[in-house]
Amino acid sequence: MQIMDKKSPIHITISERDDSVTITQWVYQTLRNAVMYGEILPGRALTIRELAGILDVSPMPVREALRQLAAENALEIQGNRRVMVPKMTAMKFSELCEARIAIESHAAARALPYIDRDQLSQLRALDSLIDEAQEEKNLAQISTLNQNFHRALYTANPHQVTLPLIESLWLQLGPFMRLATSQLEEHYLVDRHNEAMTAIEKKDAFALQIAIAADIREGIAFAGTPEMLHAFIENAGT
Amino acid sequence: MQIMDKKSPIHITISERDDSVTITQWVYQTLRNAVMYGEILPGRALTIRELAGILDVSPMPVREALRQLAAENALEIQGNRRVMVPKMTAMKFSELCEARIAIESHAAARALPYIDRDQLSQLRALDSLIDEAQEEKNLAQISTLNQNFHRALYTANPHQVTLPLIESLWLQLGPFMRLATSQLEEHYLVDRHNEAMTAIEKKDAFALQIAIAADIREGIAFAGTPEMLHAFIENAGT
DNA sequence: AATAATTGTTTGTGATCACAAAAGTAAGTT
DNA sequence: AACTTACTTTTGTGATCACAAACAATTATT
Repeated sequence: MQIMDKKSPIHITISERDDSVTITQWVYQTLRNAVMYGEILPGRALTIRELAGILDVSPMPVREALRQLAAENALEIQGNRRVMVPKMTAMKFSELCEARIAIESHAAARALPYIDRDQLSQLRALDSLIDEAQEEKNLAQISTLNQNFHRALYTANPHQVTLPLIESLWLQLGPFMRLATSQLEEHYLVDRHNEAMTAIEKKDAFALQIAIAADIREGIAFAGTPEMLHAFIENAGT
Repeated sequence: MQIMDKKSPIHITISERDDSVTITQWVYQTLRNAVMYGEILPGRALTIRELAGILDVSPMPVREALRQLAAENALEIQGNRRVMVPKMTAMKFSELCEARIAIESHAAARALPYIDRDQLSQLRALDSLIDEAQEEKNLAQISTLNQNFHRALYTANPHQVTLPLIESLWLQLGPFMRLATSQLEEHYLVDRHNEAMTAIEKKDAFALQIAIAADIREGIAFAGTPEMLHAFIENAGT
């Protein structure tokens, strides 16, 4: 079997496969990361057999992973049964950001009563890690740690129901955030986590919501000016 | 092959299969409805082969449908790889309701600017249908129409991103709403849709959010007093 | 009789095959 | 040259099989 490259070649970062997880799970994580990091261009048709060839697995696990990612809105199944990373528009991007703000500020407020000393120190640790990464201007690291910070905050609520929804939004925004930030040379990022931390310590739900909303908004702004984002998003994947 | 009934027997309402949809899609819809209408008890282990036998299809489409439903949080895959309808707790139920209010009121406000004359009349039609169903005390009909009303409202926004998340929440609450309402004999339901309609006509986003939030809250209250819900939810599936 | 070891069964996972629909390609027509 | 038509290839879907892990039941052991 020869290498197929019907359209643009796909490069997917492949990590070590752990025998403790099923092949389907590994494929799922691999493809999820590929989507999240913008390694797959929006609109590029993904076929089961091609991915199976790239990942060196049988078509079956790929099939299952694709269906799962589609159910999480990370991929889109068209009427023709073609699977692809959904194309983005400026309006949709905006809606995703607003949805993030609405849901995450709600999740933060709902988690607040459950934050005890241990979780507070865990958040503090993540906060200082972010500060370090910021000095080193390590973009990928900042993004990852930022996500971890948010996740840690929301999961303090033991009766968690919003995190899967939030992760779905991250997954949909991910590729375009990464693509956009990779185009920039200078990054301005005000650290709103400190504000969030003090709000948490004071158990001030409203202040926490403000801080989270600001953090998300500036995380977007961090990806560029609205004009840049607009121009970039609409042209992604062409 | 004999009838299996390892535990409690499962009765799933089976609809006609349309040849224009794939078997997987049909199985997905059938199982989704079964979950939504509380036909599958929480905690009951679902096996691929058993469902395949019940639905008279091969295991493959069931496999895919189960994975998709699990990705939508309608089903839960345990560590043991066992699949089941997630068990509910009063706290989780409460979190789901609060999440509904937060997200749906946001979705409503975001949809408001896009509602034109056609959509308004469509909403009005649904509203009067609900009024009719309410006089006939047709519970199932009311629930379905109520969902259609909310869906119609949110989908007015052409850059829709929240509906899949909202549907996921409906799916998680569905079984317990149905189970709870089926226990009641008397139902009190104030129609908040009229309030929503006037808010829409006035393009008053804040009033609309209030109306939607109230509608959701009373839809829950409609399912019984908090004590009843609590007692019922915790015992469901035993 | 209670617990541990063993055997038999069921189950999810993954691989492979068959097939119809879709997409791509080449030849033929206007 | 633009479009249609016929043919070839590719692709998703679904069925079936093999296998190891999980589960259930039975037997053996203390």
